[in-house]
Amino acid sequence: MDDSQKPLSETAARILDVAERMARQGGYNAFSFRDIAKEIGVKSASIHYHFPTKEDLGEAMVRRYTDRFMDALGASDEAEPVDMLVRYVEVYRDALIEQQLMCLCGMFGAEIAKLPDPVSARTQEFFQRNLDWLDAVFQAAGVRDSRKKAAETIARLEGAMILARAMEDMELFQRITLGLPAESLRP
Amino acid sequence: MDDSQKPLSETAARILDVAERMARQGGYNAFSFRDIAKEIGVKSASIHYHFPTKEDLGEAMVRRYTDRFMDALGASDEAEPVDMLVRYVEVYRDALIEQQLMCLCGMFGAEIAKLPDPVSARTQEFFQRNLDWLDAVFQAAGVRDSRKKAAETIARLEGAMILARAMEDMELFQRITLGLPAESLRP
DNA sequence: GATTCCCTATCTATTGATAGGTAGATATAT
DNA sequence: ATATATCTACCTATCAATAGATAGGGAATC
Repeated sequence: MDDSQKPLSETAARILDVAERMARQGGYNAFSFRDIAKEIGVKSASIHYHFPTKEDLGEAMVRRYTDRFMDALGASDEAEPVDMLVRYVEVYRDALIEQQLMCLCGMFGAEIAKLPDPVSARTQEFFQRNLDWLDAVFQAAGVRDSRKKAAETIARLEGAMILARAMEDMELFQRITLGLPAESLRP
Repeated sequence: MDDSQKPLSETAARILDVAERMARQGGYNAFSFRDIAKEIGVKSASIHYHFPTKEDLGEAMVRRYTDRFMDALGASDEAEPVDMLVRYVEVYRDALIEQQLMCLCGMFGAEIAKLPDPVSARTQEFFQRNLDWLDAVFQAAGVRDSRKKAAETIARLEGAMILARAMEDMELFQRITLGLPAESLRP
């Protein structure tokens, strides 16, 4: 059966917390059973109890990340389009500036050619749900190329995260994304 | 002394070719001395002869990638700004569509927190040179926020590569970037 | 008594790296 | 011109560290 929806035990949640932070710093190869175990104070075999294989762990990680991300966005029609776009940028900014981490799926998106199938499929799902959400927002704003605008928006934000981190200049992210809501809505 | 400029032996060049392709598929951990050696038909110890450590190999890789990239761009004042921007997009498109690979420095940019210092420094250098090049183009076009536009352009292109690869839809890259030269030059 | 959650112990494969040797080319000294 | 030395570019063999994974056991909970 698919027990991927069942509520996580506390340990499983802590495993995902640590693994996600590691993955968001260095990618899929940057988290290991041993390092996670060491940090949360158990043995690596115990990680396998909660997540039998690394694939399973990676998949659960992307799944949880995506769900939380969409939760933070809320419904695409909760407010005026421009305010929804502001919120969209804020969710990215929070990930980069507050958490000081890369977007998990931006990271995995870059590595997608070498990820196990279940993980790459979930990564693709993240972007699909983001595209759908943004598409709805742009449609509500009466934008013609809503699908194209949605893709442009994601690209700009993921790219801005990479560039800001690479240049060690988080202010750069702000400069790239500050005008985004207004710009992408103008005719 | 710094012998990083001396012309590469044929084997060293083949090592970099293979390592670069692997890195552009899966990141810094996706190329190993053994895998490279196997593919070019030597032993892994011979790779160490040409590049003593993985750091050295990674640094040489980014260095060569950056030089070739800037060569492909040419001088920033070779043609009209709009044509230079068209060329800029084409260099990225070629990397993604023709070579079917991620941008090496987009990949390393995402992983930058976990890269050896010399490699992350060279990655930063790539983006710095790109920013300078684009800044000059936008300045020549009389754009006010030339620095901001330069960063936006890079972000959009790197992000477009990731998104297109993640969605397995290379046409998506075209849709995101096609109007870029014109859009970024309009007041 | 079954389930949950963690343990010890161990396995194989892979990683980057090093020591030491060799064949052939090139350079230098006599 | 010949002998000697050096350099280049590989090799074999091996190392310790780390990777993901598994078998089997023990204590607590339901």
